[in-house]
Amino acid sequence: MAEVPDRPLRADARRNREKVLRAAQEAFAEHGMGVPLDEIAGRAGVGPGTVYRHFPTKEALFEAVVAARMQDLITAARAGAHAADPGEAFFGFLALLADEAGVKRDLSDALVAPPAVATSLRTDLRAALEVLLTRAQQAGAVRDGIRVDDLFALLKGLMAALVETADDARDRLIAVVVDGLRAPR
Amino acid sequence: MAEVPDRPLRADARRNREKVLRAAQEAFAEHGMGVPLDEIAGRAGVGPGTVYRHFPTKEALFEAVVAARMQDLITAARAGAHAADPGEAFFGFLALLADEAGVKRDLSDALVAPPAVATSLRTDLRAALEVLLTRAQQAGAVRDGIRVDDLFALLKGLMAALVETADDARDRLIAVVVDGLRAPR
DNA sequence: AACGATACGGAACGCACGCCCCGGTTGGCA
DNA sequence: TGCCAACCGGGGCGTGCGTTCCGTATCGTT
Repeated sequence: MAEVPDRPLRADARRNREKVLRAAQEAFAEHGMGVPLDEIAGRAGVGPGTVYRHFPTKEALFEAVVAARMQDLITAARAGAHAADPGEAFFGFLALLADEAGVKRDLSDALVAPPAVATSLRTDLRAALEVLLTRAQQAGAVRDGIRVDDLFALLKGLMAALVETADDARDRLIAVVVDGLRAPR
Repeated sequence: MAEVPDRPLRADARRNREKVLRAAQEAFAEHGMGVPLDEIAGRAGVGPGTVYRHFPTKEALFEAVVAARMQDLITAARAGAHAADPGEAFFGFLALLADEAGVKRDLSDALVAPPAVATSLRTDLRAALEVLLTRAQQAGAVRDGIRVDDLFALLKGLMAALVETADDARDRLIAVVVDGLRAPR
């Protein structure tokens, strides 16, 4: 996915690319995908033109920033695919996701964004989540009837709820959703 | 809130005002507050200038559209304030809200919008919700520890989750949140 | 040291949108 | 019917933002 250039980048180009990525990471995390690109360029101490030399579009930059974190989530989800306690694995993943989302707006934007953004990443995450969910359901830890798409919608909502919410309230909100997902007694 | 003009409106003005309101209602319900004002004007068969003759700002138009529905919610919430079964009243209100929100984007936008929008309506809704929530908690139908602000955040999230979600999935999502709100055990 | 390729910066463009203005039109009253 | 105020329409302004262009600076090689 990440193309390796035919010839190595010039030293300053490589440096600037890094600066842009770092600045974008901060800016996206704080304000979501809505940040003006000029602000990102400004934080990086670079002109807008330079940003576009490295990333063809704002969306591409966003994906580049989110990709790593998204990949981490996917890895975490896959890691739980064979856990001894499927319920724990499932809810542990939820907690992880919620933790990230509470502070980083970019991640929640990545899930809420139009389907064209980060498509392959979302597909992978979906697949990994499906395993987690199915196993948790078979183990009786999560109620039946819930589908992966339901889960995505739920996560989308949870993200929206967590954005700009006080830390102490976050745990309560997460608890509500988690307990709602548990199999009825 | 809605000023009654010193002198009655001219016939065509009155007619156009109605047309604008109807068009705005449709447009806001479909696409949320993000619709271009020109589109609303277009649907109403009217120029943008005419819209601004009747509503000083786009926000004002939005509030005018949402006010009625919001008022209904507030009324419904207040109606449940003395219900025999506080739990039923609380969850019934939630169902009502979710029903509206699933189809009408405007309502959810009204809750998610910056606090400056529809402030007094939100304050009233908040107050009415507080009664519902507290009584439901005292009756043991809703878990303790949940605050009104938590509820608002939760509703905000639920709205986000319900937007652009298939009808059959909606019930499942609502069920998750509702069961999560129920008192444990 | 010098030259060509590479990359930089920021001014400028196009577009979308909220909002305003003004020449023309229409409704209601005498 | 004729007049005046009220009202309409849409062109236009200002702004913010994504994206592009190009003259200039910098790198890396000979």
